[in-house]
Amino acid sequence: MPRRRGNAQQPQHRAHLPASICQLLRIPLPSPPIVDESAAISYSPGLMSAPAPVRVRFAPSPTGYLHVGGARTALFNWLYARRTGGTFVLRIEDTDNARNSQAAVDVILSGLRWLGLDWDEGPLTGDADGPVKGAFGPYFQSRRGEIYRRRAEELKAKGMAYEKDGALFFRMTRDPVTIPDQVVGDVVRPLTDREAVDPDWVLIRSDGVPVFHFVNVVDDLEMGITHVIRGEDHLSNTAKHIALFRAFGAEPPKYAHIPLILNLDGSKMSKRDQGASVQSYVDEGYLPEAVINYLSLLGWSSKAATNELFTRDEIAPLFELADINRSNARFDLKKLEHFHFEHARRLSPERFVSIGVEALKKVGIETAGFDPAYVRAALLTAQEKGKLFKELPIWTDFYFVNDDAVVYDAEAKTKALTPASVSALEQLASRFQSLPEYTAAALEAALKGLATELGVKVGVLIAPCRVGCTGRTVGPSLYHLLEVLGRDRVARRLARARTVAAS
RNA sequence: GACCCUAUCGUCCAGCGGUUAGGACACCGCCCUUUCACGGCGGGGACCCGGGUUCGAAUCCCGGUAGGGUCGCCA
Repeated sequence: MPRRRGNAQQPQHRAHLPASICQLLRIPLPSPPIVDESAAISYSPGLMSAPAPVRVRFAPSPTGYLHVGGARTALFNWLYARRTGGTFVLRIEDTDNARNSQAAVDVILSGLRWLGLDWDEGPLTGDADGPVKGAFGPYFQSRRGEIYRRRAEELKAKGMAYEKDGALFFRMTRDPVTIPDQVVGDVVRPLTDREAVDPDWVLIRSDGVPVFHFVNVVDDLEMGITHVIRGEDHLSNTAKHIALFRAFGAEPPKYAHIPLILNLDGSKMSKRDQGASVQSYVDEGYLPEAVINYLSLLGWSSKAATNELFTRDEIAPLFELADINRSNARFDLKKLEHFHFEHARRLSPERFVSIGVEALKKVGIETAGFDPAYVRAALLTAQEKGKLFKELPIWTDFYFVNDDAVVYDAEAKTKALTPASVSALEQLASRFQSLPEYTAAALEAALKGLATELGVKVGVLIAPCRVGCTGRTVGPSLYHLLEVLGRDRVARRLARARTVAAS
């Protein structure tokens, strides 16, 4: 008997309302005092046989940073929406007013934008009262108070909620709740011993602020969310959510709880941990496509694909909830770096150069004063060298300094720029100077020819030449970098190197 | 403490009753290149433990152990 992969069976619990009604309405029938507001809710019997269009959401709380786990949750939701032609909603869970700020929301929006995870509905800016797209707003929970109050009244009217100590309590079911999960299958969640003492829980605090479980369910309900794809840390709580949906007479959405992302040592990843914040990838010079690629493979793998290198648009059509893993994954920076390298080498020259120029600018290397063709050629000699854009300067900085300002690495200098190399430097300079064509091939032939004539190993010539022109013992292919540097620059650098070597 | 989820190389995944247990990253060696890389070839490295079921278990069941999660007038 194969293991259950969840979606094989239907939820067992469509209680309270005849299935046909639930099916037909999709969204629960508003009970008495309920408003209409359903700009986008359509009761179209003619469409009832068609599967409901998928509506998923990412609902982050503005904590000041975008966690990789959150980013992956957003990614999975995005992928599922794209794969099904559904709608990806962004909703800001800022109920806890005290610690929310527009800046904290901006961090989330810019992080998602950097990753390329565009949302179909939601805020356009971090301003809770700012512009939005979509007909199910407001998309900031802090602006949905009226809706929560109305839903609270509904529950009270139904006898499902009662006031005590100034707070509003929900009459939680005492029975075990079955959570049909698309990833782990049916999960039966009985009350824990502590819950059994008093199963009811708070919907609205005595200060009037509604709690997470309540607003989360109300919003999913009001926004017509069909699939809830979220972290496994919410699995147990889903019993509360399902109970609430039922109290509203509504069919809960389908659930898919995805495993968590842990540190390499298996501990929980928190704000300070390496790689926890999406912003750190921006700062380190990672390509967003690399981060997307890596994250997509953490907890998911395609049965259809034969390789691991994808762009998000390539993943989307392959993305099935049934292919999501059940066990937590550990975050391995090394593998992310590998994906970055693979994506970086596939970058178009134009894009590689423009990102490279920015990376250099970040550390104070200005390329604007150089011929664009030179800048381009220079950077492209390093496209398959370093792993991160952060490292680009150590491969290419020498291209952008004056010929008399090349900085010689101390060790390289004592090794390669010695009196013994003076003659080599002079003869090389002379050979290069007389070359009719200043190309990598010609330069290589000239250098190797000279080595043969002199009866020395090419390394004897290469080392002083490289150090003289770049200041380092490692770098891009020597002949190519010489070609890019060009006749004049090389001549000046070799001359200076000769002088330095002689002293 | 109670409840829930999970368990294959160091890491991420494949495997869904019969495989020499496969791939990727990382690691080691060799080749290429007299730079560093890339690339090529090769290597070491895993089914958490114990019981069942079965002719046969990494795969199914039970128990244990371990890791993670939840049990808030946090989200």
